[in-house]
Amino acid sequence: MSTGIDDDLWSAIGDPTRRRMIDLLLAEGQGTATTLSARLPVTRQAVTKHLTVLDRAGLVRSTPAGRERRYHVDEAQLARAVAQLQSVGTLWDARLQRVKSLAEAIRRAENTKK
Amino acid sequence: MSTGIDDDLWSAIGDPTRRRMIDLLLAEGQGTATTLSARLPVTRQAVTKHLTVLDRAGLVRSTPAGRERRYHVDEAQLARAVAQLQSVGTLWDARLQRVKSLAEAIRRAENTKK
DNA sequence: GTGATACGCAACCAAAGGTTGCGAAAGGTG
DNA sequence: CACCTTTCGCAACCTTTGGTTGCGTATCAC
Repeated sequence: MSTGIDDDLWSAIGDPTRRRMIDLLLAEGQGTATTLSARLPVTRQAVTKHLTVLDRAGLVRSTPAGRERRYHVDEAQLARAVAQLQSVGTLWDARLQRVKSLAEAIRRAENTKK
Repeated sequence: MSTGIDDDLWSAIGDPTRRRMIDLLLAEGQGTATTLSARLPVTRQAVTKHLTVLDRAGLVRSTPAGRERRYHVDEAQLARAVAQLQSVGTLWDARLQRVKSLAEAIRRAENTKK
């Protein structure tokens, strides 16, 4: 049973810088490579590359506006990504539960044996 | 406002191969580099490197058993990682909600203006 | 027009994921 | 014991990815 996870979406949000970029875009509604890089510990060019990755993953979209290019989060796609995050969490949680109750069952079995 | 996310834990579970390894270890309770690599599209050596990363992140622990070294998931630490996953999901979800209701408010305001 | 601002493109660098190759320790079996 | 197999650990090497600097170009503001 695979996790059913879309690796492209995951790797897009797997990078810490990209996660912070999404945070910033969500908090401020929009942003450009320059404005984002001002609040991040990386250069504008690095931010641009990340924006390209996020764009390919469909998580952001951009519109040229004069001499600058504005980016904003694609809400539907981010919602999808969030859903996948939650689903992995839930899956692992369930497995952890199973492991725990299994251990419990074994412990009880051994107690009755004695 | 930062996400409060532990980047070490994230990058540990950010890699698709490592996620599948955790899945396998959870499903089968334990495993070695060799048994894991048999079910993954990578070599034993690659798996070993990933196990080292997971070990440093505290997500797995290992015990030498004869000529092999068995690994198992550290449940507490994985539970912590899952909690962080969920928390990011929840945060983004909340922000998406806010964006949506904000847009709604603006739309309503413009309607009344007309 | 001139200067500042925002961008795109290219070269280059370091770290991470992955591979092959090899030597050594632990187990089975004659 | 001797031999063969299994499992591991270490080292060299390759490719991708996140990051940098440098430079040319388009746009805005005066």
